[in-house]
Amino acid sequence: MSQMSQAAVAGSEFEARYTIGEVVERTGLTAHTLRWYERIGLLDHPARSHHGQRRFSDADLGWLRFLGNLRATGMPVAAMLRYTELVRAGDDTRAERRELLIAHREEVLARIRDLQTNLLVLDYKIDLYGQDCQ
Amino acid sequence: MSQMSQAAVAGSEFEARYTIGEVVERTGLTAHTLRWYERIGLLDHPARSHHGQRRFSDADLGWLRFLGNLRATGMPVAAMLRYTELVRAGDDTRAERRELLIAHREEVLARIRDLQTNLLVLDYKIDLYGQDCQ
DNA sequence: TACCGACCTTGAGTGCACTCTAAGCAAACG
DNA sequence: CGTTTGCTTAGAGTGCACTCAAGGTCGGTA
Repeated sequence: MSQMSQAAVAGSEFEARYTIGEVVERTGLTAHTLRWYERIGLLDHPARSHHGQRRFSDADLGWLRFLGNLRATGMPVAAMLRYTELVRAGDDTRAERRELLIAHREEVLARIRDLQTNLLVLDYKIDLYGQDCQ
Repeated sequence: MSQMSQAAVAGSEFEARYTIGEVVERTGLTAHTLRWYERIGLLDHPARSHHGQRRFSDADLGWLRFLGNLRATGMPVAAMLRYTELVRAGDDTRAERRELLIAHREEVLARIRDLQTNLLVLDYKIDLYGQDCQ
């Protein structure tokens, strides 16, 4: 993502406005995780205040929310990193990004089917126990 | 489960017949995992050959397959252990077992909904990328 | 002025679920 | 008889995704 090459103009989505504590509140990610995500390259380095404190932008928040979606679908951090690197590399990588997301989408659908299949065994067992309780 | 208190009568489901390698093939679990499951108490100690090698029964296999179902639905090993202890404690715990499985079932359903919700964001992104490719 | 809270960093620690190592035994095989 | 294969154990190691400790700065507050 190229938001950090944009000047942090007041009122724009790139304006540095949020402290790390505020981002914790808005994303549910911990400060530890935010710093870790930055260190490993999942997140561009956010702006800093004059004494070195991070200031995140609306664009950063949006990106973190999207990362949260990916995490919630079980995407490993390594795959999230690959996706991030594609975004960073620019618009030429849209097709590759799409492919990566499609592949992951298939995995999520397979995961859902797997959960549903195994849930049937659970349902059977619950039913078995329920019969004797009646 | 009380299968180990049954005599290993030939032809019964408790007959010790399978080596650990055969169980690996039939369950997909590794020999390491099988020994670990035994050590932590998820699996009763299987019978042993005269030189100390494990011999598993059809009942053991069935139990391991059920554990595999639970794992596949994301049940933590600790919860599997609680369920195992209830089974070991006897028929009086059927209601508790049922409750544990029902609670887990709710978690699995919530997980599926969560995956589906987050998948919508992925779908939206894939669609966005797809529009530009046309 | 002293204290508190929110932040900073690097490197180490944690929880979870396995997974492997090293040294050994026994049966089968050539 | 030597080698190979499948197995044994206790304890350590691994991968993953965080999470924390320790020592620090700075602004706000009493």
